[in-house]
Amino acid sequence: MKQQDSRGKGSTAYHHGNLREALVQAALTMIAERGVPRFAIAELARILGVSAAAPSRQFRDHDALLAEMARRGFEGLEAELALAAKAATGNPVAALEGCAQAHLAYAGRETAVYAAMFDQQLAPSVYPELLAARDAAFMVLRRVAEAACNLSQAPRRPPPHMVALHVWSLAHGVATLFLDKDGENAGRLPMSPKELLEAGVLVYLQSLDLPMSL
Amino acid sequence: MKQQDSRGKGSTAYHHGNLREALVQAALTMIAERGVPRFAIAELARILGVSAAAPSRQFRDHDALLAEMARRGFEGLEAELALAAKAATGNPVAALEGCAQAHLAYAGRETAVYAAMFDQQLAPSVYPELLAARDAAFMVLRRVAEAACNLSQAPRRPPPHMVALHVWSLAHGVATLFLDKDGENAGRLPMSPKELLEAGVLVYLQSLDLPMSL
DNA sequence: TGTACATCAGTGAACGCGCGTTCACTGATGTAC
DNA sequence: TGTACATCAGTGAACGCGCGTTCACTGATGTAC
Repeated sequence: MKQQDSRGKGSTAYHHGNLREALVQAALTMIAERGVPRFAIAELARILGVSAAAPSRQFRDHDALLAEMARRGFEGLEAELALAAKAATGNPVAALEGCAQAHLAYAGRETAVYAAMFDQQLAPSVYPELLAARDAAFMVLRRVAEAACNLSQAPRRPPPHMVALHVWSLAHGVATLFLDKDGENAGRLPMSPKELLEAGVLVYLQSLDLPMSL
Repeated sequence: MKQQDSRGKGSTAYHHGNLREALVQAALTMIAERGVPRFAIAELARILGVSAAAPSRQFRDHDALLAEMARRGFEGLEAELALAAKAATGNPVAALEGCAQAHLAYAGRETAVYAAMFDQQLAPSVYPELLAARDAAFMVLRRVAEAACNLSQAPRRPPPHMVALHVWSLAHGVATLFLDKDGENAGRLPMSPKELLEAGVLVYLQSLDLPMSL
């Protein structure tokens, strides 16, 4: 089933080689140019100089390829979040801020992948690996929230899962609303999306009454 | 140009009548069923028992129809927000909470329209009426935020525009992440999307140090 | 009130296009003995 | 080490389909006089 994955990770040839990898890359390029996670498998095949029937050996259909891209996207996001969390160990406010910023930065940098990750068309339950990758990325944020909540001096400590969901939602909301391709929406803001998110998380966290607030 | 709009609002006949209205309705039905704001104009024409060439007299292309749906969607959202704001006049916290909940409820009820409203494919600048409708809806929230900020007893008063953007972003984030068609994502939450958003706004507003906090 | 005319929403047949899918095939790679 | 065979990624030609677009047309509605 997954023999390709473990085989030639470094190889770049695809004519007789890792077509699977080439398909993912070509699809990413295509949706990066279009700004919409739509692509035709036949067009990818044409670009790669491969017959139209070839891709079906690698991916069952369009959605399967999209899911694979999304899965990798969540792995990438997880890595970024982990990095941000590590950089601010011991300072929960800074760590949550860092995660939120990492999320936004990732969405801005990897526009194509990010669009695939949160594409509404894709039913997550059909692709368990996708679901698992998403959960893994979220869990990084959740652990950071847990550390923060443990230090909270607020009268009633908020549940960490909820805090993580709020940060996740806010970051995603800002990203989808204001990180459009041409910056049209961002241009109409009184501040950058980055600053907007930073301020939002900061205001939110004030209520948690955490020590060392930056 | 827009004579149809002002003419037979109540009429339902379309064979010789308001095809424009029928197209919008049929498209809404279609994307409601599919959960994705994609539709083929040819298919709409077939459903309506009209020739494939007919729709082009009403809408230049697919995107123009999508934009019209989105525009109406923002008008609908504006109305809901205004209603929620009015219901809680004098109590800024309740008003902001009400707006956030109205936003979420609208997204949940009008799934198809909501998807059209925030479709990434649509360049807002190409459709000024769409942009205007969106701004009008946001302005309702902004005015509520303004009233709230005026009452804030926090050491440094937050800018109302920013507060409105935060609430807007959080509501949109929760809506897009957890209001998927089959409730798959919502089912994995420790609380309902409604409660999640309510708590999020509440925590956020605590920092603003407003009177009458529910 | 009636006639002549302009407008314009919708017709229906035709077109080229790109898509996904099929199917018997080929030929390189890997394995059994 | 060498031979025979199985596997399977990719071929290439063919297919049916639905899409968007065109174009001369028709016929109902509205308006000028």
